[in-house]
Amino acid sequence: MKTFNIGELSAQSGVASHAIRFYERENLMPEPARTQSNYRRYPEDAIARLQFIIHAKQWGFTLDEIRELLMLQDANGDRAEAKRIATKQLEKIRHQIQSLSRIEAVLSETLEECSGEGPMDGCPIVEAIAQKG
Amino acid sequence: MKTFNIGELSAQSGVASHAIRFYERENLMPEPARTQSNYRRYPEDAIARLQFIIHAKQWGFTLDEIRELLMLQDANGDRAEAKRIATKQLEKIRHQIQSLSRIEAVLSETLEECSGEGPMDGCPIVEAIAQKG
DNA sequence: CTTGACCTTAAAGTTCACTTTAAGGTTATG
DNA sequence: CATAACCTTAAAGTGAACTTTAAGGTCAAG
Repeated sequence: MKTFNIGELSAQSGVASHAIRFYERENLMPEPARTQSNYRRYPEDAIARLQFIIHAKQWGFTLDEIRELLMLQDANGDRAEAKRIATKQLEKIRHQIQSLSRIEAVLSETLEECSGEGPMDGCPIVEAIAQKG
Repeated sequence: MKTFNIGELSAQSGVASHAIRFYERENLMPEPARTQSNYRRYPEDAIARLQFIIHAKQWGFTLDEIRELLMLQDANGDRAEAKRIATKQLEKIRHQIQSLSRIEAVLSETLEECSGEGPMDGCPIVEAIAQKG
């Protein structure tokens, strides 16, 4: 089985060494074995774990939520709990989409109204922010 | 003409006194007149200015961008500049909507696949994060 | 004339997710 | 055996947008 120094793990996973140590402090990564000179030595599946963290972050999960998911996995816990966390996340994302869509509609309409010429006085963009915010 | 203490302005605008002083330091609000006892005294239009800030924040503008817009207004500057700022913001919002929509699609699909019963081992949610991130 | 609710400043704390710095010890290469 | 490229720790810094704290001064009511 291959093992890695933190720098090699960093290269393999795309996560900076410092960030890996940070995840360890934050209990997202387990404390790895050490060499006799106290270097961290990681097994191959550390790469997958870091990639799980990266992906979950891309999905908008916070580190707290990711820690929960990882702990559930580690303990082979209850799937219901994972579903609860993910459902909450889906609702959060849907809310964000809705509120961004409303903003997108008003903002794009406003931009069409604004010629982009002349002085600020009476600019539709500014008036829209002042009134429709 | 009515004038306000910072607390009254806070009540009228819904922005905390401390935040108003913070906006002053950050050059979003102009330095107001002072009473002989050094209290800030605000004219009525300070309310509108704070509401402009609140609304612009809701639209996702950063304080830096809001400062730019306010300075343009104050200087009665060029409308083209305001349009540039708002156009950039619209693009940012559209990007956010797109990336959130992609996440929403995969996440809701994944949640349908997960019964929410049984142990974590093999949980479709965790597998989706690990693979499709 | 005291109590409490206001106001003042500067500076430090908050949250999130790291990054940077300081001050070293270790290992691989020529 | 020197030098560069690794590794170690703890602590402080980053940025955004405030909030909180400390240590007061002022004003209106009773």
